[in-house]
This record gives sequence, structure tokens and C-alpha cells, in this order.
Amino acid sequence: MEGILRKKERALKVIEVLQNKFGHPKCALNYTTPFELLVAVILSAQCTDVRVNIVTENMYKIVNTPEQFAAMPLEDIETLIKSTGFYRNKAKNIKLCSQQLIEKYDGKVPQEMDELVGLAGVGRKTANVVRGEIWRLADGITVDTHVKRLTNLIGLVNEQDVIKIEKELMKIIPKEYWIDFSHYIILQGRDKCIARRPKCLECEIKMYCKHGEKV
DNA sequence: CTCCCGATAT
DNA sequence: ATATCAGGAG
Repeated sequence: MEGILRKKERALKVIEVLQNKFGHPKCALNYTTPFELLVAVILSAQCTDVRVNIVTENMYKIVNTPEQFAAMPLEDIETLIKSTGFYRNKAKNIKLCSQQLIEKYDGKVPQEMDELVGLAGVGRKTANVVRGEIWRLADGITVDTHVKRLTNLIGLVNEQDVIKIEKELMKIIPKEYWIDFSHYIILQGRDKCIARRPKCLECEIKMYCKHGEKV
């Protein structure tokens, strides 16, 4: 087990490199309201953000409020979001989540982590993204498929459970970087550390990576 | 742990 | 054909 201090040191170096590369990153999902972002993040499960943006651009012209989704037949929501995959679960969650927002929060997206996680289809990953993006709030670190893969490769964690990964990262990453860290890792995951065919030769953080350091 | 699931790159 | 994509619920 590598020391926590050594991990912090390497994490800060990775952050420095990626900060210089990506600057001040923002969410790649398109939205105009907190609710639109919440729905977009729910749709982004196991789906590219490019696909989600194609779907939401069309859909939000028709429905973009909790009241409208709550009133819409489930089959119609399914049709609108079908191409994002898992469409039956997602449609059910979006509709139920909309009803919960109306009943409990006057149709507005709540800020507290506990409240967000209590909504249908909203887990810690989705809640972290919305809180960080909308209100710049962070009492957690977004752990998606990219963060899971890269933090293991970089050796910051040795763990597959996303909740445990998040807790470990919260010990290693200084809080001021909690929001941007995930953005950096995800952007690097798309640009260089692509799961299907990583471009280790061109990777800016290969010296900190289990794959890249062999190149 | 399994299931949900279409689109895309390889 | 197969792996992967800003996961969450049962």
C-alpha cells in the first residue's frame, strides 16, 4: 500500500499538467436550467455526452420543465430519449423525479446532496455533477467510468467500487480541486486515455500511469 | 451481484 | 462480433 502522501504528491502533479492543458473546464452537457442539466446527467448513464446533447437539443424544445415531464405519457418520454440507451429506466426515472421535484421542492432542483440523491435516477455521481456545475458546491468527487479507470491506472486508488473510490480520492485530492479534478480526468480519458485504444505515446501524464510508463 | 440498452469505434 | 459510453436501482 503506497503512502497517502506519495499519492497526494502524484495527484497534484497530474492536476498541474492537466490544468495547463485544459484550463478551466466546464460541463460538456448542454443545458439552460438546473433541471435541464439534471435530466441530461440522468440520460448520460452509459451514453456519450455527444449523443445526450443531440437528444436534449430536440427534446427541450418540446419539454423542459418538471411539470411538462410529469404530465407527459411515459411512452412519449421513452420515444424522445430512446437513442441514449436504458431508455425505459431513464424515462421512468425522469418522470418520477419530475413528480418528486413538484411535490417536495416546488418544482425546483434542490441543492443538498441528501435531497438530490433521494430523487429517482439520481445517485452520487449525478448529484456531484449538478452541485458542482450549477452552484460550485462540492462535498464529493464525481466518479464516472473515466475517473474509475484513470485513477486506478494512475495508482491513486486500487478499487472498483465507485463509492470507495470517491472516499479514497477525497482523502488524496485537496478540496479546492474536487470539482475540476473530475473534469480533467474525464477530458484526458476522452482525449488520450481512451478505453478502447489509449494513445499512451501522446499522453501528457504517461509518466504517472501504469500503462504509459512502460511506453 | 444483475439488469437495463442504443449508438459507435475497433 | 465485441467493448465502451459523464450510472442507478433492485
